[in-house]
Amino acid sequence: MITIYDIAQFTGFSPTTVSKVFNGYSDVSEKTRRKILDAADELGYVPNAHARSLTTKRSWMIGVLFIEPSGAGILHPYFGGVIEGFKQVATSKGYDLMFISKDIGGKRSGYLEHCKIRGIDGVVVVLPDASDPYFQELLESKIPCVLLDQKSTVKSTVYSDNAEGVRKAVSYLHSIGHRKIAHIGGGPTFAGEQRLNGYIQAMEELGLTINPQHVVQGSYDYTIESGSRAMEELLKADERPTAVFAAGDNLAVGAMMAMKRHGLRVPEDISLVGFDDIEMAKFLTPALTTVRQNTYVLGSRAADMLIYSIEGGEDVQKGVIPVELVVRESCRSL
Amino acid sequence: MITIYDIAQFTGFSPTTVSKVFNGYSDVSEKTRRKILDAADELGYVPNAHARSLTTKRSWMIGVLFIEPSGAGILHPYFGGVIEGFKQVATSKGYDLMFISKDIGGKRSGYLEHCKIRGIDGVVVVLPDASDPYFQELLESKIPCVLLDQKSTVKSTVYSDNAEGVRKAVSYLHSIGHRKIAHIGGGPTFAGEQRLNGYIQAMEELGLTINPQHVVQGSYDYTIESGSRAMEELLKADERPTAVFAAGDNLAVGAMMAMKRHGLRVPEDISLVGFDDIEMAKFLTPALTTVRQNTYVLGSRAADMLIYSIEGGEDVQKGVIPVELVVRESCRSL
DNA sequence: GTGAAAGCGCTAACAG
DNA sequence: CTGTTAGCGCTTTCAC
Repeated sequence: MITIYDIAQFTGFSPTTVSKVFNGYSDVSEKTRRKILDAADELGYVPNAHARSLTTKRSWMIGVLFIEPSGAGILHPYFGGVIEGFKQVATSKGYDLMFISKDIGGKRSGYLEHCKIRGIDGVVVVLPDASDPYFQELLESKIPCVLLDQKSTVKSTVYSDNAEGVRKAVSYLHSIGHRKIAHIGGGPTFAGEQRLNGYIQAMEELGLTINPQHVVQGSYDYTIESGSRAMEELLKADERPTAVFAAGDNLAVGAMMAMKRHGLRVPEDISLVGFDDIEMAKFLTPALTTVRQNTYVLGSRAADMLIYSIEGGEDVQKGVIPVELVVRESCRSL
Repeated sequence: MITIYDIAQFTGFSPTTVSKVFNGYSDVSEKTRRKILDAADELGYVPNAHARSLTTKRSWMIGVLFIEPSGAGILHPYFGGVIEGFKQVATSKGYDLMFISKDIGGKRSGYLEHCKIRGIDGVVVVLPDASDPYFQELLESKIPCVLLDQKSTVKSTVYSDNAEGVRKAVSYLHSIGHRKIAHIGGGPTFAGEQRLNGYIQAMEELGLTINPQHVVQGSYDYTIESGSRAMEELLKADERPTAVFAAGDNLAVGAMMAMKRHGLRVPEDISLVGFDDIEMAKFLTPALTTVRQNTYVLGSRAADMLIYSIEGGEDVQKGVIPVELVVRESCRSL
């Protein structure tokens, strides 16, 4: 392995000067710089990140913390989009991404410890289980973090404009004649609550009354199965809704299946709006009208905020990302 | 920050002994071990991976190299499943995962250099662009690698039993009466070629003749659009096939859309079989019959092989993962 | 069983 | 503009 000492010896300069060249210091003559760079090239020098981190206390690594209850892991389309956006900006600013788990070295130790051991500069947290004590521990630490879909007063957060998204969905349904609009919720998660509240508020604003039987909760994991169960529940209501707004596309897909089982057609019998705009949405039959979350922007914004924080920014930021209603075929005018 | 020196001082032992305790050496008395462990706990000691890696030349980090032509990034369901499986076993064996890009420190430098700088112990390569010179450079290096969906004589490889999968699909179609079976290929990728060859061979084995107009190539990126275009092509054939086997579910979805545009119904007019079993497959209308790749096993097997290689295994291994035909609703008996 | 000493590759004062 | 010196935290001979 070639080190800066080899280059120093080869060129006749000191290791310090060599180091300075690689760190872009300005107090090195152009001639020296060239010689050193050429030598580095010739010898095949590659810097050693571990050594550098050891002295600088900076790893240029960002931890990706991804906790998901459904077992879908990284498969979840929301996660994929967010990370892709995050990765692009992080990479362009010189950071690498590392997965952080509760385990390290093959044994349990918690996220915070994992981060400390690896010298992680900051962490992006996606889809957290807010009750996880290891997650809490991380929140209370002074390591820079940005949280997606969470509320926090101590760490920066990013999330979609859930309330506005729901308003758009409900207003749209209202505009095409629907009055009996049901809601399949995402359970007691941050996004779930925001969307439920948004629904209640939107209904109020439109002067619509909410039939309590028309509000059911899917489970916190936003699975298709859960949406299916919720829809079954909904169909037991004394009065059938003419439209349902589901807090997630998976829930909507599940609802669609349940309706099919009951011989109900979308949108002829019941209109349906989802939330997310997962890839599958536009290929369903009927194509799903839904509120699109911009996962890429969610991710890139999170990266901006985290890096700001890593590089000394003190203030706790909050990013609310706009959403848009994508009208397809799953709603009919009354 | 607490170091082993602090613990040494605190307990009265030497740093060496402290180090030995944390590395599980046996030549430390039980009493000493306890004292040191207790002190570590009390002082809140956390080991420093950078320092350790600097001396041991081992980072316990595995690089994840993911090159994808379609721009879907980590979103691709194949990638997600593979990585999830990989991560599980890697984590359990003490390794962490890091994304490897062509860029590091915000500038271009190639995968190999990135790995060297970070001191990566090994790399798992998913969906590579075989012609990428940076990828070639990595292949030629002596850093342990495992490749998914690639052929290689110098690195270990893992892939699905493509030929067998196609055979199952074609045999199935044959068994329910189809004779004019078309193929939408995945282009000049490793999997694409294996599946095309599998198709040709299966047709031969069944004594079926292949209509040259019934073999069209989707593009190498397996997108829905590409499948759509391929199907359009197919529909120009003098004789319409009764069934089509698509080399990927996305291609199948695209084909389905093209058929819809032409007023053709699946499976009434044309039967359709895909390959992958992406999440969406079972929610399409009609639900897609397809060859399921076990992405989780693909990933976990890859991890086993890579770690074997990292830990000294010399031989180049090859893993071929079984696939299974999932029969749903997109084929009809003739 | 335990410890002293050297070194992994790099950076950061501080001089000159 | 360039070099000396002293670590960063840990492991590894090699003695004792």
